[in-house]
This record gives sequence, C-alpha cells and structure tokens, in this order.
Amino acid sequence: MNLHDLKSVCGSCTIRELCLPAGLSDEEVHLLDQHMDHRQVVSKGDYLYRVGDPFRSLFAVSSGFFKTVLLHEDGRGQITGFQMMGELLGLEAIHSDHHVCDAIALEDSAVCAISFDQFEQLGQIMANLQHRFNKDLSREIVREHNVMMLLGSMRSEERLANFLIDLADRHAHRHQSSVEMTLRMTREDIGSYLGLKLETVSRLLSRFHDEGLLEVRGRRVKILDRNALALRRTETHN
Amino acid sequence: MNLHDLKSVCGSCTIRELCLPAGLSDEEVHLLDQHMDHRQVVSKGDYLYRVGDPFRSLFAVSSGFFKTVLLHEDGRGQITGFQMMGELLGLEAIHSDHHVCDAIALEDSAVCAISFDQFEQLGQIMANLQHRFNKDLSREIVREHNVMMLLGSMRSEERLANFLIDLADRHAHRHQSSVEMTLRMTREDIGSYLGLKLETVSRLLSRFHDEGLLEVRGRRVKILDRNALALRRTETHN
DNA sequence: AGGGTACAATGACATAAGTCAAAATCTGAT
DNA sequence: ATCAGATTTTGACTTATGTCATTGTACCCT
Repeated sequence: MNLHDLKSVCGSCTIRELCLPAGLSDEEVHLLDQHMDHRQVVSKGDYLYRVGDPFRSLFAVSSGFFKTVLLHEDGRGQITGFQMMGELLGLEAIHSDHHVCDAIALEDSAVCAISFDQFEQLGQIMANLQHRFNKDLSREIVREHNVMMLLGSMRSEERLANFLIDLADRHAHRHQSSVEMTLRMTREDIGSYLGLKLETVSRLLSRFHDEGLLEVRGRRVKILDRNALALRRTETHN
Repeated sequence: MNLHDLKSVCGSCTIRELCLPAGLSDEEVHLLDQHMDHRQVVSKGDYLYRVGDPFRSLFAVSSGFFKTVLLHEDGRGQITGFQMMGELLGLEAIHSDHHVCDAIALEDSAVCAISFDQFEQLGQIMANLQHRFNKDLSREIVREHNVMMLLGSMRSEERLANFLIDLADRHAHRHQSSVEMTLRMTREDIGSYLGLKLETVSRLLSRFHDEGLLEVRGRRVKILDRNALALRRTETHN
C-alpha cells in the first residue's frame, strides 16, 4: 500500500467539516467520494504544482502547510497565500486551464486531488456541492480583498498584527492552540506576503516581544496579550 | 416605458461576447435571457450596493464605470477594483449572502441584474454556463493575485505604469481607443487602488508627461510611447 | 557530536513615499 | 458667464521602511 496513491475518502475524513464537503449530507459525501481522485504526499520544500503546469485537479490540503507564490518576470516573487488543512489549492488555474503560481509545501503535507472535470460534472447533479463551491470561490475573493486592504492601506505594524491574529484564528478553527503556534514560514515569507522586508518583520516581532504582546523564540510564537495585539491591527489603537 | 426597469436581453446585446454569455450558443443565451432580471440605471456618484446589503443579484456592467470600495472600521477605505462594460459586480457577496464592499458609479451607468438563485438553478441545467462562471470567478482571483503582486512588490512608478497599461488594454478589448483615454476616477481613487497618496500619483503623471511617455491634461490621458511605458512596469527597465 | 548552511536579529544609514501647505485649475450649479 | 467647491499640481520637509553589513542562532546532514 502506497501512501503516495491512496484513494481519498471524505466520508471518514476527520476534517470533513473544514473542507469541501462541509455541510453536505452523508449520501452526498458518498457520491463525492466516488469521484475523488487520489491522495498525495508532498514533502517539505516540494512543489505541488508550478506556473505553467496544466490544470487537471483542485487540491484540498489534508494535512500540512503550503504557500502559493506568484512569480514576476524580473525575478521578484509575491506570496499570495498560505494554505492549511481543509483549504483548497488551484482555484486560480480554472480560468486559463494552467496554473499561474507555484504551490510549495512548507512542511511534510498531504493533499486530496479532485479531478476538476469530474468535479464539474458532479456539480451538475449536486446543486448543494456547486453552491458550496461558488461560496468557496467567493470566499477566496473576499480574503484577497482583505489582503489588498492590508497591503494598500496599512502600516507595517498593523499588517503584522493582522497576520498573526488571522493565523491564530485559523488555528482555533481547526481546534489547534491559537495561543502557541509554530510558524511554518520564514521571516522572508511573511515579509513577502505582507509587502515588507524580512528585517522589518524581524524588528516588529522583537518589538511586540519587548512590549509583552508576544513571546517569540525563533519560529515559536506565543500570544501573551491577544487583546492588545488585536488593537494593533488598526490605526486608532492608543 | 421606464429605463430604470427594462428587461435585459443578452441575445441582442452588443457586448454579449464581452460579458457573461460569451461563448454560449444562441439557444443557451435565449435560456439565459428568460432568467435575467431587470436592467437598471445608476447615476454618477450613486451606490449600486453598499456593505451589508443582502445579496440577491449579480450585476453585469452594461455601460459606464464603477469602483468597489472596501471600508475599514477606522474610516480608511481601499478601492479593490474598477469595473467597466461586460464585467461582473457582486462576486464577493456570494460567500456571506451580504455585500462586503460598496459599489459606486463613477459615471452614469447601466447594469443588468441577474438573480443569483435563478442563476444557480440555470447553472444546474446548463453546464456551459456554470463552467464559464467558474472561469469568471477564477479570473477575478487571478486579477487580485496580480494586484497583490503590484501592492506587495512594486515601486510607485511600476504600479502606475501597470495601471495605465491595464486600463489601455481593457479599452482596446472593448474596441475603444487604447491611446487616448479619459480617466473616470480621481487621483485619490487611483492612489487608493495602487496603495499610494494622491500627491504621489499626480507627481508620477507629471513625470511621465515630462519624459514624453504620456500627455496628461487633467483626466485626459494620451499614451505617447506605449513601449517605454510598458517597460516601466518592471524593475529592470534601464 | 560537529560543522556547514540557512535563517534571524540588530545597528547605522539611505531613500521612496508621505505629509502639510499653498496655489492653480477644473467642474457644475445657478 | 460666474462663482464656489472639488480636484490637481507643485514645493519644502518628514518619516517609515528599505538597504547594507555584521553577528548570532538554529537546524540539518553525515
């Protein structure tokens, strides 16, 4: 039995309610299972897909952590998101039938692949699934709106505070500690996502640490004063 | 007969191929027409919808020009996009059944409203339409990725050059001049979208003007040297 | 266990873009 | 046509963040 090519089974999946099948009935999930593709392991540092790869499947993160990177011709890169358990990868590729960014595992991970052709067919006979999927696409648009707000209108401290609170909330939603977290990405990755340089991120973390909002030891972060941190997300935080 | 409440008819619409029905057969468009809601006029400065409004319809811009603005609690606002003829408004609202940004007409405009409930039903019986819509949602995600790149990794000059070229291309795609354009938005709007202050936008326009890339007279812009302008979009433009 | 490579922290300094202010221009209403 | 308010331009100055350089730390591989 090969871990790299295991059939996905949403029906018995522990994160079913965090993922694509959330809200579907047992029968519907069973139907979805019959159309699921394989399960796939991706080691830390490996690419799940790259710019230009033909688009065949959507991926649901089953375990682990990913980043998606948009590459600019002149070598610059922009991290457009970090994906954890239950989140979908590949939505950007539907438009052109090709992936337009790289997806890279930041720790040993596993994904469930969903053939998009089959998924669309299934959507035709399962209004619920299609509706959920429309919502997932819309949610991604909303998330990106919020990142635009962050990048376009916030100062560095606000950006980092938002980032940390968002990360904590996503952990909480997965029943993981939203107080102690280990960051899966480098300071440079955080900087890229937030439109800052790694030195700035490092300085801000030190500042939050010195001010007693966080305890930072390398990639281990402990949120000591969530309220105070949350206030730093906005201009008017006196 | 009231312009404010005219039945939409995609079948005879001049921008049919720029809009939602692009690529559909005549029969399919006919079916779509039967499910279209009303046509609606929006005067310059008016809101098509506001944050918190319940989501009932998607809107296709039939004529005119809109901006969408995301409001932050502390009063700051971020423009998340400018929409012209054939583009869809309201995609962000599917997720929560409520609009999460304001849509404001920047000139006298008209939109076609599409009841989303009916649209989803139609998608169930018309795979082509559903497929196109998935692509439209994905395209919006890609567009926002590119804005994130712009806001997160580019310098002010590059941002403005990108903005102008993008605008020109969208005009060209609509068979409008991509050389002479009149900007529908203020310098402040441009600045908000690009994460810059209006003074910076003004200075950059003056600079491009002085360098002979553009002719700028208020909101009339003429692109004199498209190639040179296109080069300014990237770091390595010596 | 040790040694090498990647990552992170910190200081000194540079600079792109922001801020504040004044003048110029445009626009729309009467 | 005229005026008032909105928008744009431009200048002088400030500042947040970037850049460069150094040292410190952690992690991975044999």
